Amino acid sequence: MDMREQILTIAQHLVQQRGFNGFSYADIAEEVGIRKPSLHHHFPSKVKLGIALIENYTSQLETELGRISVLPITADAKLASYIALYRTSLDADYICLGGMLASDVLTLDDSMLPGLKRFFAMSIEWLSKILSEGESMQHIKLKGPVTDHAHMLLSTLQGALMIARASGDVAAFDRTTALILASLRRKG
Amino acid sequence: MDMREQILTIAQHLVQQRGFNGFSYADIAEEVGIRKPSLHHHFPSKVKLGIALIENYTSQLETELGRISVLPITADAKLASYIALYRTSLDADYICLGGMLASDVLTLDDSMLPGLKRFFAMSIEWLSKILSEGESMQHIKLKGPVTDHAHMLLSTLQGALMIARASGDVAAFDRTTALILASLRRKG
DNA sequence: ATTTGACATCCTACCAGTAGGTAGGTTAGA
DNA sequence: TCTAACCTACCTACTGGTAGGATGTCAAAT
Repeated sequence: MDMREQILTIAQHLVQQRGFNGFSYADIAEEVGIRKPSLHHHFPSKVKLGIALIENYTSQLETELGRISVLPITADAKLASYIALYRTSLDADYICLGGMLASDVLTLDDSMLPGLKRFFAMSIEWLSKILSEGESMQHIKLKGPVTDHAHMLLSTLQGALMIARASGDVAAFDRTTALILASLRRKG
Repeated sequence: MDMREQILTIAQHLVQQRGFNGFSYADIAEEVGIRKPSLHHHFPSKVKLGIALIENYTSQLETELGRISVLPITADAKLASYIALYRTSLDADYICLGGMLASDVLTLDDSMLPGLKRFFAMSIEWLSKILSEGESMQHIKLKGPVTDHAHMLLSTLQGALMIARASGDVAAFDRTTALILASLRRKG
């Protein structure tokens, strides 16, 4: 892993734990083992780093979602796999980078917003695709537009991550996500 | 409104918009019209201000929820009123103070955590009460424990606030909350 | 084969601006 | 005369960022 990737990984974790205003270049430098000004060689400004972070996170997730998409399992099992992705990172107190940046949105530079919107659009799109698939295979039953359900699913997931971490109650995340999956299997 | 209250109001709005690490005493001072060091007369430290903020917000909400509780309307209409509270503040780009602090939780002083947990516990308790009421009056039908549904409702609400603001799409908030209310009225 | 130059990657030293906070004094009202 | 509520002046630590130099690598010119 080259330095640029190392920086991105460390910075991503810092954002996921502390938010975009909750860490500094000094924090990254210490963890990655180079001096603070050297970071500017790889990312000339914190804003540019932020943009790269979103891009990187989005494409990482996109890859994993692609993998899940083609698995020979039912749509609701695919949704469970999607949830499991976030569940794993929750063990290390990481919540979704997109959700974290969404909280900080009013303090972010405008140049970061398009990437952030694309992240959410991508998530909604994937969820909608899986929900449609589940509907046509009769594994999922929904009332109303699929995209509305995708929005609800994403909202619940993001909120559950936040609340579970703040309450120190990861079991609550499991119960909430189990409940929403169960509701999709029946009548939605 | 005395100065202490004014400070609390301004600071609350700053937290709701920008997070606890997204504003400074200087920001408050400018908006409230006194000098920065004078703030320390009212709140000796930012942490103490934070604690007061949570306490204040919790009791404000508690009052409004108490008002809703006694209205002569069905349980699902009470939930709609609860959601409307947050919907109103979303118009000014304010999201829930509890949700905002939950995002920042790993950067907060330990002394702020009990208050934050109490906020969520109070919300869950109220939602559970209303859901039970709706169940016994047959306006709401749930599968599984009421508190699980309360958690899910709160998660969805918090997530929907975040995402709606970040995407600049308040209509999405309306659709998501309408969907969750509709699902409670039928089979949950 | 060797020198040269260009570029990448890192460094030390430094900067202005801002963070939260303190010291100590003034003013006004009970 | 005490106290609440404010002020100016100031402090240290940290913020993101810059300037300019050292080192290494690698390819083209000699």
